[in-house]
Amino acid sequence: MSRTDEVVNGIKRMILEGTFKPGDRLPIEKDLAESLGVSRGSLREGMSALSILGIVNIRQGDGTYITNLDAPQLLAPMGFVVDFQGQGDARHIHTVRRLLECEAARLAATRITDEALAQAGDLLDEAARIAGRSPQDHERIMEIDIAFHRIIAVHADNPVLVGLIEAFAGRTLRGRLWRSLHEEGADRRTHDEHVAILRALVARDPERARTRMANHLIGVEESLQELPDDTDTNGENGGA
Amino acid sequence: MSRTDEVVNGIKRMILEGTFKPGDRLPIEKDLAESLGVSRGSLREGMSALSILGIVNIRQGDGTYITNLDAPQLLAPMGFVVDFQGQGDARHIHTVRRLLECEAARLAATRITDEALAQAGDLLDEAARIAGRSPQDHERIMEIDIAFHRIIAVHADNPVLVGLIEAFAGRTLRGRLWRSLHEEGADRRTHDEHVAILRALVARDPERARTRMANHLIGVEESLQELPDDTDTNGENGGA
DNA sequence: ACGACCGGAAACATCGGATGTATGGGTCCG
DNA sequence: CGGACCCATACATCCGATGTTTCCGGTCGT
Repeated sequence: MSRTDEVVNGIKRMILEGTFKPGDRLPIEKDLAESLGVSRGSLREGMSALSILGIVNIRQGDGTYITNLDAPQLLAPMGFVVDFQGQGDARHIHTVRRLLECEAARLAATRITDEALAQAGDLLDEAARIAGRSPQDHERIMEIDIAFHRIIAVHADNPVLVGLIEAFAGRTLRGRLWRSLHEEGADRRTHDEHVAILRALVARDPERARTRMANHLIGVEESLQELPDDTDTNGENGGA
Repeated sequence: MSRTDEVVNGIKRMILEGTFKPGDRLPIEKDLAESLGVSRGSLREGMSALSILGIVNIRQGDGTYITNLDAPQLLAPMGFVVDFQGQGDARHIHTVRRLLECEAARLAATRITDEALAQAGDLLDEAARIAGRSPQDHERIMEIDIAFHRIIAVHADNPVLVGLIEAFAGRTLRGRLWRSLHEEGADRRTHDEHVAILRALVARDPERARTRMANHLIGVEESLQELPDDTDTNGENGGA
């Protein structure tokens, strides 16, 4: 194991053991390197990796701090997986995304607050207004879409789920999806599906919310590629 | 943006743009540093991070290579999230794990090969044999458990799903779970649940497999909740 | 001709130091 | 009392030197 790995694992272990807690300031590079038995260069290589992983926050002129270590931040680096894997074949990525967001919608139905429902409604209203104007602000439409899905994810009350959804519904993938969707002029259908999801949430009906979300994302997947695939709707159809 | 971030993003971009492909050997540190306009030290900090992220593979005396960039490898660094988040409250983690593994079981039911079913059967047979002996090899039992779940995950034929499951069913979380389960003597119930899952897979019945897996993991979660967490009283003396 | 052994080149690993730069806090002055 | 300034601190970056590992090709013996 290289010195760099020793640094990374050493800091990780110290965090897990409680030596360092979120928000703590780490010893200065010189001391930390000495206590780990490595040179400053090797220490910096390790700390750099920890910084990229979202575990520590390095501030020049100040010091190095442990982040809050919440799931969304730690899962953010995973975005590259989506960026790369999604290049040739977004099917697998989107299958997972659908799974995650359907569950989020189901959970959110019974947990979402009235304020959040109002916010989501406002977002959809704004989207409807933009859709009516002539020079449609696609950028803003995309932001609204992301915000709408985010509200649902957050109110599933599971930070891990939120982190995964954020990573898997990142701007890159969204951008690709929206490009193809807009060319088909499918904005209207997408908006109607969002409204349907919101109605299910307002009704506090988990299975309905889940089904609406599944329907929405399957629609997106079909627009993305005409491959029939094996997307059989998770078997969530409430009836048969 | 720091030089290190420039290196990380630069390499990522070059990969996404096709400048470097999986398996490619990168230029030597000196040249790469020069082309990116940074010193060797800064370059190494960035490459170290990329190595931790599983994007490149650095081999001393040889060179630096782009990894195959498959999802399981890129998702592996996420294991720390599980290790840390699961410390105080494994509920959120396990909710996601259950979601992922249920879907994997459902998908695997229609895709798993006869060979894989035979392997899974052999694993469960071995577990049954170990359970019958007096000095139960808990370590091996745990390995079998992981292998069993892995076979199912792999045959869901979705590398992204596999990567997530591998990360979320890591050894650390498993270890905690198994410690509590063994103390309850719940091995038998766990084994029976595994057998039930396997039967559903043999029957190629997706919903049955999904339900069996859900039942299995819910049982595990309930066992977990009953424990007051880390007040383990260190009672691992052989006498119990 | 074939294979084992050996040596050197290549490339990463690690170290130590020197210098630049941003931050935060204490201090001094108005 | 408040704002501007100064400086110690800590990270950022670079450089050069040396160690270690791997690969490859040449050489020698059979």
